Amino acid sequence: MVMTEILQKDEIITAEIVAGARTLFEKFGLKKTTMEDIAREVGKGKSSLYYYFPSKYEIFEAVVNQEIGELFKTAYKAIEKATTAKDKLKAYTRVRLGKINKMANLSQVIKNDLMDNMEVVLKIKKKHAATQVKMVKQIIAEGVAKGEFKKIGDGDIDLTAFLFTATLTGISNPLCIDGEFPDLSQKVDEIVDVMVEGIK
Amino acid sequence: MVMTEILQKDEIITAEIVAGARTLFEKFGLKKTTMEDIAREVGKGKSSLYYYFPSKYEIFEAVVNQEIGELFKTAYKAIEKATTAKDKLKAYTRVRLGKINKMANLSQVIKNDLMDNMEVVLKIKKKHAATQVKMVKQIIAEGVAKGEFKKIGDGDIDLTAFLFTATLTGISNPLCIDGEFPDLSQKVDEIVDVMVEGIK
DNA sequence: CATTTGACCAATTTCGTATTTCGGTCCAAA
DNA sequence: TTTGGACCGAAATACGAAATTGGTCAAATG
Repeated sequence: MVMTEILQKDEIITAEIVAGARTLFEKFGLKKTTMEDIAREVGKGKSSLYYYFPSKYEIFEAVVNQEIGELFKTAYKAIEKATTAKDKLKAYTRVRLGKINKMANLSQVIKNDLMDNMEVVLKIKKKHAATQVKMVKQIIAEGVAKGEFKKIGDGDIDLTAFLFTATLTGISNPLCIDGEFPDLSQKVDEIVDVMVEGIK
Repeated sequence: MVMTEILQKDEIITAEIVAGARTLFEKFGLKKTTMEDIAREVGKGKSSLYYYFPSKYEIFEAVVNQEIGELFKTAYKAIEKATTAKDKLKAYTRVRLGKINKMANLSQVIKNDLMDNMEVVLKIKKKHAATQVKMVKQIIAEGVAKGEFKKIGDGDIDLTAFLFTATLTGISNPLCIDGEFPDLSQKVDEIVDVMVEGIK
């Protein structure tokens, strides 16, 4: 069975263009990758690209959508395997935290353009994020000490306070804190425990 | 009682400089505000500023720290008034969500420099954030339908799914989703209910 | 008919350079 | 102790010329 029997020829070429563009975007970023670069990568003339895509931005979008599409596909499979809703949430969380790293290459290059300016802002935010976590942590610790809150899991108040703060930061500001929490992907069960209990 | 009996003169002038700088930073941003602008604003020569601050960056830091200091002060007062840990968390959340808007002026100008580039990334992130919320929402809805999860509050699954996603986004990426959730500050009790239950 | 290409265009980017501005220093003056 | 004017080196800016780039189009290819 030949490829062309399953996929249209233009679908194949489209995929080739997206793959080639993806390689170059990861290496050099969106801005520094020219249409001629992409054309050369896939062994065609520049004009040919416009037969398959209306603009450079569309190619970029296709690359990102493919990348995220894979993320969703993986997540969907993992969710299907899980039986309980809690396990489904865990599966989703695990995929998302895991894949994030694999998407880092692409994201990183895009982000690098921003980081130069962002540096200052993030530095300040980071400094005060620690203070916020401490505040929340103390409140929770008091609550636990008074028996007002019951500990779950291994009762990692640090993690709970971090999640609480991260949520607040995440919902209130496009420039959120850095996710430099140790071994985050190792703590999926714990994270989901904390968050899921809110639904019970 | 005169001011100088409580505050040192240089403390007053320092405060004046910070206040003047704050005004200009809010109006024109960090970059476009020159040391001479600040000096003119407080009615002094440029060199005088260096008698109170070692550099422009230190002035900026003082402005931001003062701004955040006020946030913490307000939060602290609110927390003191509350009796239960849950109410303390609610107070903290309320202050934080409320003050964020007041800090918007300063943040906005700083962010504007980034937004030009960020636009593209955020646009894409936003698009897929909706998909993620839907996925999580469905999982939760299933869990609730099966009796696996119990609803709390008015059982707003939308909100719960949003928070879950926001938390994941917040902890895993410095470029998090936009906080365009309606009437967020009106839902403090609900938000804290959802998040606090994770500690019980 | 489906696909490719090279010439071509307008707009943007880059570049080189002259000039200005800005953050920061120093010292005399008050 | 505090201020302001002269001054410095580095960085930002201005700006016109030249090169690039995203995108178009009609002709060519098969």
